[in-house]
Amino acid sequence: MGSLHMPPLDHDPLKIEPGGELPTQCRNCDIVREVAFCADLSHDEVKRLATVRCHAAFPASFTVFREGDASDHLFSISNGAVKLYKLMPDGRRQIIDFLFSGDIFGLGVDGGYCYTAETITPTHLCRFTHRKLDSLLVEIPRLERRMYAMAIKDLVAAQEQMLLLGRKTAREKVASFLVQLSRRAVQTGLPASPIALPMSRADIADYLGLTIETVSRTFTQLKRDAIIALPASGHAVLDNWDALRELAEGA
Amino acid sequence: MGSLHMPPLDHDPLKIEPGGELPTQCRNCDIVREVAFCADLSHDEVKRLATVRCHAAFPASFTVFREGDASDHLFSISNGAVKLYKLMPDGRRQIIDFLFSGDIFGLGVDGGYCYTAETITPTHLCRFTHRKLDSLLVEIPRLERRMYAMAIKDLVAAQEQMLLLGRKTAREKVASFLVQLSRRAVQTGLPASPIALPMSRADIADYLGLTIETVSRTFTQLKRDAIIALPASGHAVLDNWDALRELAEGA
DNA sequence: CGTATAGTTGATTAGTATCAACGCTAGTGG
DNA sequence: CCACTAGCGTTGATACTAATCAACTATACG
Repeated sequence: MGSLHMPPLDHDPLKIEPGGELPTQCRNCDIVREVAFCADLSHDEVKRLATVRCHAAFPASFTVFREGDASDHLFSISNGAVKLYKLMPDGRRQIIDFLFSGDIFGLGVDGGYCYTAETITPTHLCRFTHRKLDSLLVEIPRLERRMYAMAIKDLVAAQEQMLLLGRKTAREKVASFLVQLSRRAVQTGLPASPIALPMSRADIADYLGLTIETVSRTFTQLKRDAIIALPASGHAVLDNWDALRELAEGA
Repeated sequence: MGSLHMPPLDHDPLKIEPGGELPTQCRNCDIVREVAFCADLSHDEVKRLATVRCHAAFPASFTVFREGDASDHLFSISNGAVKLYKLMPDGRRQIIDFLFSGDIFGLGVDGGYCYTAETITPTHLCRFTHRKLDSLLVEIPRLERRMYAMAIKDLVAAQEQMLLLGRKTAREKVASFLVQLSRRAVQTGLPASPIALPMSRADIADYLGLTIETVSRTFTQLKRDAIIALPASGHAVLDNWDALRELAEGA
């Protein structure tokens, strides 16, 4: 798992497509601007931002950075999926968040990233150095406002996840997870119901504070109760939205 | 618990001491400036900030605001202790954070606070309206930077708490909690070892995702192992710091 | 001094983890 | 094209941690 066991790439993925003009280099930015941190910026500002940007493609299961690495860069997902996680010395793992198109990560404290970032699927990222970004903040005050808003959004989500981890049952956790993915899909213009589950059972387990066996059993249970269906690996159909939502909220 | 069952106060606590000159009105601000969000500001800037401030005293177990209330204000603790929590419909509770002198809360999303804030001890708070604060952000860019930094700090803490809630054992959770309180005490100039535990066992349990019985048993266990001592109610002595830290980290 | 509340301890249960086996799918090489 | 293999997911049996239920003790309060 991760870059340790990966064959060396024939190129450094971070070096692909150095920053340049926006329209040709970062086509996806237009698509994801609503959710990305470049939302609310004028065309000129986005162009200015593009000058400090670097676009790169990563394969699946690629470690972008590790917890403790110097936090030089801020990343924005053009498309693909990324997981952020923390590890304990004995290997226990907690996934902090699953990220998709338009999400940013690497928001930082000085002194190193506080989680590891690994791609789930093949992923395209925009990379910004914190140093250059900081100097841009003076030019574009709205960018600072935007980064603050993204940090608050992450904070609110983290607090909701604390409630899930500390107080919800396995069934409620899995239901919450599916509701969350569905809402996220709707926000990005995708349908609410057949949702993509690009992550493994192990990832879901480490996100919900469960084991893979419990996650698997809970999915089976929800299928038996006709609340969901899992027609193909990597996809879920939410057949009974109301039941799922009520379960998630613990009503 | 909370304002619902409290006799009505003989005055509105929020109306005490309306904003005015700093030195007389907010003596504690000088003490807590290192950690508070007014750190890094010039004397003039702090004075400017003081004009939009309102100081107020609250009794113990007082609900400052509830989850879902309109998020009009940002609060800063002059002295005292506050807990933030989320509730599920059936009463299950997750405490998001314990806050002390210099901490701020009410960082907000539009559309309401996403947790309830309740005092633990009698507490003095500074209150700022988000509206007035927003207009100040234009005047004092450093203030925005400061609020961003506080949000990031909270985010990092929340992520660490997710690891605790999702993957640590009861013993590790309690050890982590004590280590956390001790480090926080040191940051505010207090000794690392006899630490104050102003919150109830129920609060600790709801913070760590445990029951009061398990918290109590775990304390007893740590006492038997000579790692801590609980001489008086509300105080803990950390007799074996290394053992406690190793437990907390799961090594 | 009596009552109410918080905290501790014990007995039992329940929910999830652990251990183990098996099936499915996808990729590999003959 | 098909058997072989590896990894992922599912299911079953059992163990264990923490929750629940219950009783008791200590502390604070009127």
